[in-house]
Amino acid sequence: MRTLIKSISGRAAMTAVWCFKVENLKSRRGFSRPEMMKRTSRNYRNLPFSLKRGAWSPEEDLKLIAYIKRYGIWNWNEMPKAAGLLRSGKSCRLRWMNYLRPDIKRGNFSKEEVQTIIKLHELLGNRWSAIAAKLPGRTDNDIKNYWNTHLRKHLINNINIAMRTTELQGTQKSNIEFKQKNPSERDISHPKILNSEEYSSKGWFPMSPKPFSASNPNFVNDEKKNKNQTIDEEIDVGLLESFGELSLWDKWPYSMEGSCKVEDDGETYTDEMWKETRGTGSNAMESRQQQKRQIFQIQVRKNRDFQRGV
DNA sequence: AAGCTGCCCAACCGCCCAGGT
DNA sequence: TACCTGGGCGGTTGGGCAGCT
Repeated sequence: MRTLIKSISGRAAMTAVWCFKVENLKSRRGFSRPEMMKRTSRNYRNLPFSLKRGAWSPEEDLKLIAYIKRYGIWNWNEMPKAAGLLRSGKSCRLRWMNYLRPDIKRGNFSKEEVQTIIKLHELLGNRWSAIAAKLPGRTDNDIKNYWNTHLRKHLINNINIAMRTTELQGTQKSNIEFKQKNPSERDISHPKILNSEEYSSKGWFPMSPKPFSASNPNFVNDEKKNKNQTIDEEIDVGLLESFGELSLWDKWPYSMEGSCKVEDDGETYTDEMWKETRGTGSNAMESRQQQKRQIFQIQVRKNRDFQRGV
C-alpha cells in the first residue's frame, strides 16, 4: 500500500489513503464510519437507513414533479412517502426549490444580473436568499455558487490591492495629493480600485472575453519569445486575471498607451519621448514593448510579495 | 491513451427561527 | 416557559467533467 501511495502524488494519493482508511472502517451494517456518523447525527437519527441520498435520477424528478403538480406542496416531510420517493423531506424540498421549480432560470448570468449581485452583496453581505429575491428565476444556491466560484476570488484580490494602495497613499485623499506626497512614486504604485460598474463595464466577468488570460495566449507567447528578459522568475500570467492586477494593468499596460512612462538608464520616458529619441521603427518599438513588459512583471511581483507579506 | 488537476454546481449538513402544543 | 417540528438559510463537500500533461 505504501509503495502504491508513494508512486502516485497529490490528490490521487490523498484519495487512495482516504479510500484505504474508509475501507478498513466499514461497519457491520456495511457503512463506512463517516457514513455512519452522518446517518446517526441529529438530522438522521430518526430516518430509516433505506433513505436514498446523492444525485437525483430522472425518474425521481418525474415523481416529485407529478406529485407537486397534482397535490401541491403541503408537508415536505410527509410528501416523499406519499409520492413514493425514498428521500428525506429536506432533500425533496431542496431538489424542488433549486432545480425542478418551473420558474427557475438556467444558463449564464447576464451582465446586469452580475452587477445586481455585486451591488446587493455590497449592501446585504452573504444573505443569498435576500439577493435571490431580487433576481427573478435565480435561486439562492445559484447565486451563492456563482459568487463563490466567479466573484469571491476577485473581491479578495481587489481588497488586497486596496490595502496596498492605502499603505502607499497614507491618508491622502486624491491622486493629486498622492503625487504631491510621493513625487517619485510611479502610477503603478497607485492602482485604481474599481467599483462594480467599472468591472462589468470593462467586460471582465467570466462570461465575457477577458483582456488577457491563459486562454488568450498572446502575453504568454510574448514572454516565451523574450529571450533577453532579465527577470529570474516568470510571472504566471494566468493569475493576472485577478481584478487587482487587471487594475494594475489599467495603469501599466504594455499595450503602447501614450502616457505610459518607463525608465531606461535612469531616464523616464513617455511613449512620445521614446519615439522622439529612438524613432518609430520596429526595433525601437519592440524594445520599448519589451521594457514595459519587464517593468510590468516586476510590479506584479512586488504586488504579490506585498500581498504575501514578504 | 491515461492520469492528474482544477473548476463547477448539485446536494448535503448544521444551525436557526417561527409557530404550535 | 419549555420543548418539538417544519422550513429556511448559509457554509461546505464531493462527483463529474474538461483541459492539460
